[in-house]
Formats: sequence, C-alpha cells, structure tokens
Amino acid sequence: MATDRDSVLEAAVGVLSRRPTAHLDEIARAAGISRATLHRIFPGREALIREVGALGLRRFSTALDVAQVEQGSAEAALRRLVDAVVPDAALCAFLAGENQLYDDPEINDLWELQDARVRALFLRGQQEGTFRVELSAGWLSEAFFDLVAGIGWAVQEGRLAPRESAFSLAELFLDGALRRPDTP
Amino acid sequence: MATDRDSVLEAAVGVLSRRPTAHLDEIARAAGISRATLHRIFPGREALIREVGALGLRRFSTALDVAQVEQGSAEAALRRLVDAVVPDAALCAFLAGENQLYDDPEINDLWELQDARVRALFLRGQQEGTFRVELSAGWLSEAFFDLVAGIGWAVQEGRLAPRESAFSLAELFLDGALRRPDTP
DNA sequence: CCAGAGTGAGACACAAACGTCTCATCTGCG
DNA sequence: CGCAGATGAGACGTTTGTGTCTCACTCTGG
Repeated sequence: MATDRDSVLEAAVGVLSRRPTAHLDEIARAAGISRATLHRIFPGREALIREVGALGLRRFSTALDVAQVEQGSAEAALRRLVDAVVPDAALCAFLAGENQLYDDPEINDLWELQDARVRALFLRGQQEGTFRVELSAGWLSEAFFDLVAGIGWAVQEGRLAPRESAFSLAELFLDGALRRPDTP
Repeated sequence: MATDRDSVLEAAVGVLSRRPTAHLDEIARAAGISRATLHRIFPGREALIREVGALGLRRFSTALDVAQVEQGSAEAALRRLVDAVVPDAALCAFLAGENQLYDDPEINDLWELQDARVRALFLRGQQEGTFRVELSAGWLSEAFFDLVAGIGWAVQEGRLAPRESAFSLAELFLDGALRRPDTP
C-alpha cells in the first residue's frame, strides 16, 4: 500500500532532516517498524533516500498545483504557495540539505521542472511590476526555497511555532525586515 | 602552524558543504595533502569536523566584531554585518547543515553566544523602530542565517555571482521581494 | 481451530571507511 | 655531503553499517 510507504517516508524525513547520516536502525525505529520490514519495503538505503526525495518533490509539485501559481497576481500566487508549501516544509528542508540527491538524473529533472515553475512565477511578477527587478528571479527562487527549508528546520526543532510559520515566511520574504512608515 | 591548519580546514569546507559524507581521502586530496598527513594534523574525522565548525564560528564572531554590530543604527549595523559575513558564507553554510555539531557543548555554547548577539541586534532594531515587530527577533535571526547559508551554497555552485551576493542578501532581507512605489 | 501472510528479533557475511603503522622519498640546513 | 624532520604511498587490522537469511510469533480470514 502506498499509504504505508508514505508514512514510513514521513518518519524517515523526521530523522534524516536532522541527521542525514542516521542509521537505518534508527529510521526503522522512528517509523515504528523493524529493520527487516524496512528492507522489505525499500531495497536499501540509497533507494530509501531517493524515495524520500521523490516524495518531497511530489509534495512540492502538488503545492504548486493547489496554489495555482500560474493564476492571478504574482503576489497572491506566492502567498497561496506559502500556505500550500508550509505543511511540507520539513520535506523541503530535506531536499535542500541532500545535494547528493541531484546526482540522480530522474530526481534532478523533476527538480528542474518545479524550480522552473517557481522562477517563472518570479519572472512573471517582475514583468507585471510586483517583484523587484534588481534581484534576479533565480536568486528570488533560491532564497524562497532557503527560507522554506529554514522554516522546516525551525519548526521541527521547536524554535518556531507552526501557526506562525506561514505568516513569518510570507511577511519576511515579501516585505523584508525593515519597518516602514505607513504608506497609504 | 595555525595557518596550515586553517588552509586545510578551508579546503575541507569546500568539500564538506557540498557532500557532508565525503571520505577523508577526498578531503585530503582537496587540501593537497595525503590522508596520512591529514591524520597527523587532526586525530580523526570527528575532530576535523569539530575544528571546521569552530573555525566557522570564529569567523562569524570576528565578522560581528568588525561590523561593530553593537554600534550605530541597527540597519547600518546589519548592512555592515552582511558585508563582513559574505566572504565566509560557505563556512556558515556548513554550520547550518551540520546540526550534529551542536551535540558538542563547547561548540554549542559558542554558537549560542554569537546567535545571542545577532538576536540582540534585531531586538535593538525593533526597539528603535527600524525592524518590524510582527516578526520575532528569533525568526529574523534564524532567517538571516538561512539566507547567509543559501548565499554560501549558491556561490559555491556557481548559481550566484560573488559580487552580487552581498547586495542580494541585504536587499532581499531588509526590503523584501516586493517592488514598492517610490516613497519619498 | 487451522492455514497463511506478515512482522520482529537476531545471526551472519560482506563491504567500506577509518585509524595505525611502516618505509621510501623529498626538503632544508649545518 | 650528510642528517634530521616532514611528507606521500601503501599495507594492515578493526570497526561499523549494510544486506541477506532464518526462525518464532501474531493476527486475520476461512
């Protein structure tokens, strides 16, 4: 059952995002199964890592879908994306930390696809005048992902309340840290 | 000689920030020395990692010093900090990715010290009205570090030009991604 | 109650990385 | 030239994680 697989993968993320070198033993215990069963589901460590990455990318992809990032104003689209992606921030944190994943061409291609959608969103926003043009769309895309990953880590470590996370992300990314006098 | 040690550590960062599980063999080759000599300088892998972390924290600490983050307006202080920390962004990226480092109480204490200085900067900025108060000083501190680490990765992978990095970081963090109509 | 599938616990061999050692080579200096 | 110190190359044993296997147990459906 795919549900079972996914639940194991979610447990794996909880461990791996904190300690990428965690033993399979530890991951199995975190998932509430034995190492033997873990091996029955995933052929080996490499496959497990790859599946976790693939899950993260699928989640990110559906987040882009449900947020309808290609529709409406770029700012509203980004705010929708923030709301949609925050629940899966831990998976994104894993994706950000596991550069080794991108050695796999399949994973890499999938990532390029999603990244292109995000870059396109920023490019569109720049063309319609809502996003600043002094900052490249590539950097905006990268920084956005960095902050999502940061949210994932911070929430997981208990340094940030989950309820605040979407607000904190959107506000900082869009408006910055500087307080500005009310400009009506 | 400490200089020699540091040059090895810098080479180690170049490898480890990309692939934290890199073999000592690889690190030694990147540093231009043999595995035997690497073992002569550092007792083992654990010690090496710890020393890299300590170097990163020392650099971050001196960046806080040379930026004089406790002096002048909080915004100007942060801009100085950005300029001072960007050259060592790769080391910060390593610090961000290696959560395991903070198991060592010495490293952890040193980190707490630096983090407290950054949080104090944001707190001061909030009190003097330059930083937004809707975002907690803790989150601002965390997000700032996330972006510094992101800069480190992006520059290392060639996705961001080093010359742009300080500007990109300061502008996005302080003013956000949204373009705003000129507000004189 | 029984049969069968699925699971957990443990044993075992294998591979890889690590830490240590030895020895040949190179370099700088008297 | 000769010597001392440092380095590189390589071999060796050890440790650790992994992958595979077996066996006993449990749970479910007939």
